[in-house]
Parts: sequence; structure tokens; C-alpha cells
Amino acid sequence: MNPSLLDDLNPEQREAVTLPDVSALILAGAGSGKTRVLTTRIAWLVQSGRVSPRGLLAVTFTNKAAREMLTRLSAMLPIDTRGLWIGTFHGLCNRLLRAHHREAALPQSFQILDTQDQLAVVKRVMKSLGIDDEKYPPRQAQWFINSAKDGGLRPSAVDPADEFERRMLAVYEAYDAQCQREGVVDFAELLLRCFELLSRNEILREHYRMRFRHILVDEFQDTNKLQYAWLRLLAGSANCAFAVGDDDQSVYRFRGAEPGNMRDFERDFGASHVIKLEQNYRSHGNILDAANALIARNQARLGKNLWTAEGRGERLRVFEAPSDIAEAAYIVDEIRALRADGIASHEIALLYRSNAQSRVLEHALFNAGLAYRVYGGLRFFERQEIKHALAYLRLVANPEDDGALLRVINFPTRGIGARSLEQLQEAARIRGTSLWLSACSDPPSGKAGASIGAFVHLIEGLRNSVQGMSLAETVEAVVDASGLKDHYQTERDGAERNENLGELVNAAAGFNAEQLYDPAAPDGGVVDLSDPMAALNAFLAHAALEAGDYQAGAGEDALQLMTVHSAKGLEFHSVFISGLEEGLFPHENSLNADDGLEEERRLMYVALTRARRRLYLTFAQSRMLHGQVRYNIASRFLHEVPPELLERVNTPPPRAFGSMPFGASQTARPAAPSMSQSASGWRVGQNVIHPKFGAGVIVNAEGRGADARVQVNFRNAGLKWLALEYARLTAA
DNA sequence: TACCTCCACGTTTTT
DNA sequence: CGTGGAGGTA
Repeated sequence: MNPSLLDDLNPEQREAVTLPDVSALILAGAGSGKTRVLTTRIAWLVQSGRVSPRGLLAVTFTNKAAREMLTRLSAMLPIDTRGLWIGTFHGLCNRLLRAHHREAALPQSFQILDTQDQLAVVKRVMKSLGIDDEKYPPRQAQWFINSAKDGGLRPSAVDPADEFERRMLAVYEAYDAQCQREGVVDFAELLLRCFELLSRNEILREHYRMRFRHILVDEFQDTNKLQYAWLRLLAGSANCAFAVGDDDQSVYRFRGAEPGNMRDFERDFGASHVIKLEQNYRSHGNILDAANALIARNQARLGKNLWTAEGRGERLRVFEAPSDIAEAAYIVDEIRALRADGIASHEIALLYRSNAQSRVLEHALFNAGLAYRVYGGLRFFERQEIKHALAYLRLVANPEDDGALLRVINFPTRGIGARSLEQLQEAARIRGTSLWLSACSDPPSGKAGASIGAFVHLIEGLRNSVQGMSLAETVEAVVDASGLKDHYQTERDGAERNENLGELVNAAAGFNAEQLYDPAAPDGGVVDLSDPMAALNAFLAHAALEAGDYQAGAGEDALQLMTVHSAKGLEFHSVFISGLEEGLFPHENSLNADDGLEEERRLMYVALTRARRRLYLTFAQSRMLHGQVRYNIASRFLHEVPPELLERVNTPPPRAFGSMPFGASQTARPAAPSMSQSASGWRVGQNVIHPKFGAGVIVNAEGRGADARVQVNFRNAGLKWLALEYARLTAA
């Protein structure tokens, strides 16, 4: 065995990497070398001959993480990484379902619906059921369906609690039936269908259990119920599961993650070892101490304390701005100074709790002429023009895909209006067929029928001509023949869209079989891209499963703007955490949810631990939000960091009774009160007395007239929103 | 069918 | 404030 593999590991890392054939849980703190342990573990297992590469299954949540693992692995091991079963939950399930599509009752070329596509199907189904979408919002139906699937529940297993849920359930049922008819699956369905396939089909289950002796899972704290069950099913009782995660970085409960899975893992997987990785290689001591002190306030923890061999470093810099604009101006100044000190832009991150906060920052950066990149916008494969082109391609692969047909049958416009579409849908409904078949066999008569006939002819023509083409040629043919290119040529902002269509052709040309599998070969050969249909299907799946990663400007040296959520897993030399205000971070909406505050605190923990060397914590006394000026007080998280680790970099404005730091008790505000506030006789910053809650100070106000509410920070009772009409407030 | 205006809404997000 | 969706009008 190559000993150098283990050379630079610390004792705990080494222990984790070299565990024998057992199940184990690795509690890996932020910056403790989690990915390294995972990949080195794989390399060690292979190199020591404990398992062959084909006997491994490694699961991640994002394509980026999967790619990273493959890249590092190919540097460590002289093996062909093609055909390795390393990927996202969805990617691996897709792979299994393609290989066993018959057993899973799916067409070979089943298509994958992204979130938008799914919502469109939900809307369509609700319409056909005649359900009032005012009373039953399609988005909620979508959420209902996905939550059920993430919990492993088919419609028959859902027990509706009330009339609302009964209607939602009816939508779920009809939705599933519709997807089945069209041969399409949504993201959650990929997992659920795969889970059901393996639980019902003993032969397949045993086959894969025999094969995957070692199962490795990244970001285990983010797994949901279904993913957990899927892992248990594959692991059986004989295989080894190696789960790496950090309960303190669990920030996705809102989308179904069950951090309790970490607690249950030991029992359910018979884990014989729990190893904690607590040495942090990323941050200086003050930053880590701040993060540790903060997260220690959470009750529900498995328990872990990060330490570093590095020095204390700088203290955390706290800046209190009078307004969001002043906050942004300060950040710009500091960025200039950092750049002058030789820190590259891409090593500087601006983090915020919610996307809306990026606007003010962007404005300031733009005016300062600083290059920046905002993460989390519209992704390449989600753009309108790309979705249109993909819809044509989907029809080429499978014309019975109603969603794809509806998207483009009249785009670009070809005289197929709402009424002829309705006729078509009605005919299809009566005969129980797809729209395509209905359009082929009995198109509406007259002019509309001719238009539909022309569309059918167009798709048929494409389906034929594609047979002899490469993937890139196919995409190009579709972009041309569909009329998309011509359409965008005439549209005023169409130039960029046409550029993107060109990019799509490039993406197809650069699409290679490296990480692909052959649907026909259960054990995962490489896709034969010379088979046009196989190549097209692989490309479409790729587009659905990997919507991002074609971001413009990637790789340029630019400042990194993103939400704290998107920053998870990344690190930077310098980090600004902005908008550290009550109501924003922690977000007010989270305070009602159970465990809400603890999740916000974990989020703050993630934010703090992104920084290697320098950390700025900034907040603003006033901020424009939803078109109204809001007056916020400093985030409680600032008080949860020991004061000796902090350094105030500006002198805060004078305070009326300000013994506490960061304006925990309130003062008159510099900003002028709005008309309604002064007209109502109250103003922000005013000291008041409430008969029940006692003395406090108005910190925020919204609404007017009968709706007027004020937020009061009571000395003893804390923050409260009070309706002015009812609350018996008196001036102090 | 295309454009325009009005209204409602406004954490976090990957696949 | 800003956007996106819906509904109405030319």
C-alpha cells in the first residue's frame, strides 16, 4: 500500500480513513478535512484491496461535491474513474432507473421534470380536476406532493387531516397518474421510484447489496427520510456505511432534511465507531472561538468543539452603520483596502441571510467599479430560451411528453391558439391518450388543424433527421428548424438569448461520455454516444440534473456574493456577514418554527466558519425593506459572541440609555420618522410603557391607520409587535 | 396575439 | 422597492 496516502493526516483522520470493514459515523466539524477523509478513505479501501472500485458507492448532495471527489480521487488512484458509482442521490437513482426502466415501469427515455416543469404539470392537473387555484395554490400542492414523496409516501399512504389536505391529495393522485402517462418523473420521484424498485424487487436488491460493500455518504446531516431509507435498503445488514456529517451545519430542515438521522445512524446501521474530527485547518483562533461560543448555545447537539493549531489572529470586526447604504459603503471601503493588501477578489465573500439584501451591495459595488459575482440567480438550463430548446429535444426523444409539447406547440407562435389547444386536450382526455397521439390521429379541422399538422410534421421531420446526426448537430437542427433562432433574432432582447442557444450547442458538442453510463448495461458501462438517441437522452438527463455550472463569468476574479446557505462548504480569506439584525438574521419567519432559532444559529455558525483570516460583522440601524424603511436592532447573535473576540471598528451613534453594546437597548434614531408614524403620535426610538409588558422602546413600525403596528423592545418581556389600535401604550 | 397596467407578494435551495 | 403573474385592451 502507498503509505504517502496517510502521511499528512492527523490521528483522528487516519483512524477514520483506515477503519476496517465496519459502519461508522464521522462527525466532521467545519474545516476539519471532511472531503479529504472521504476521498482518502475510498482510495485506501481500494488500494488496500478491501474493495474493488466497482464495489463502492459514494453519495453526495451536489454535483459539485461529486465532481470534487472524482477529481481528487483520480489524483490519488491510478484508476479509471468512469463507471465509478460516485454521484448525487438523484444522479445515482437516475442511473439505476435507466438500467432497470422496465422493472421500474418507466419508458427507456423517461424525462426528468425540474421544479418549473413540475409546477406546470401540477397546474395542468388542477385545471383538469376543476380545482380552484385561488383556494388551493398550485405551489402548495407542489410542496404537498414533494413533502409526501420525500417522506416516502404514495397517495394511498397519506392520511389527509382536513378538507384542504383531501384536495391536495386528490391533486397528488392525479399528478402521479399524469406523470406516469407521460413518462416523466420529478426529482423526488427519482428517489422514491428507485427506493420502491429496490424494496420490491428482491433479485435486484440482492444484486446491488452484493455489489456495493462500501457505501459512503457526504453531508449526512442533510439527508431526508427517504434518502435515509434508501441508504438502509442498500446497506442491508452486511455492508459498511461510512457517513460523514456535521449536525451543527444542518441548515436544510425547511426542505425535509432530518438531522435526527445522525442520531439514529449508530443504531440503524450498527455503527461500531463514532469519530470526531475537531481540528480545524481553516480559521484563526478568534474566529473559531466565536463560532464555538455561539453554537454552544444550541441544546440539540451531538457535541463537538473545534480547535486550531494556528494563532489567535485578528479579532472580529464589528461595524454598526446608520443605514443599509452606509453599511454597503463601509464594505466597499474595506474591500478596497483588502485588495490593496493583495487579497484577491475571489477570496472575499459578502454573505447575507436573504437574496433581497444583495441589491444594495451590488449597487455600491457597481458604482465603485468592483467586479462581483452573485450566486443563486437563474441558472443556465432554467432560462426560458434553453427550456424551449430542451422541450423540442424532449419531443424528439419522446413526443408523448405533454409538458414539452404544451410548452412549444405555439412557441414561436404558429397560429395554434387557446381554443384549438383546448380542443386538442379535450380529445386527448376523452381517448385517454397523449396530446401528441391525439394531434396525429384526429387533429381539429380547418385552419387550426392545418397548423397542428404542420407542427406534427416539424417534430416528425426532426425525429427522422436526427438519426444520422451527432448530438451537437441535433441541437443545432432543433434550434434552427423550431424557429427559435429566427424568433429571437427579431425580439429586442433576443441577442443574449440567441447567444445562450449557441452556448447550448457548445454544451452539446462538449458533452462527453466520461461520467455516463450505458442504460442497457446494468453494471454501468459508458454510453455509446454514437447512438443518437442514447446520446440525446443522456444529455437531457444531464440538463435536468445539473441545471447550474454554466454560469457566465465563472472563474473570473470577482467578489463573491451569496446567501449564507450557498456559502456552506466554501471558504474565503475574508468574509463580510452583513445585515446582522433582529428580524433579518435570525429571520423573523424562522422564530415561529420549532427549532427555528437553533437552525438560524447553525446558519450563523456556518457563516462564521467560512472565514480563514478576517471576519467582518456588520449591521444597520435602518434598512429599506419591501419599500419601507425598517428600523432594526442588532442581531442577538452579536451578543452571543464573547465580547473580547470582537473589535468595534466605528464609534456607534450616541444612545439615550446605552449601557449595553450594539444598541440592545434603544435610542432615538437618526432617521426621520415617516408620516404615518409621526401622525399616529408615536415614533421609532420613543420610550413607552405597556400595562402588561412594562417599559420598552419602539424599534420598528409598519402599516398605517387601523393596520398600524409597532415593534417594541421591552426591557423585561423582549421584542413584541403590537397593533396600535388595541395596545394600550403610553409614552414614558 | 402582444403589450401594458395593475396587483400581490416578498427566507433559505439542490436535484 | 422590485418582480412576476394575471387580466384587460388595442
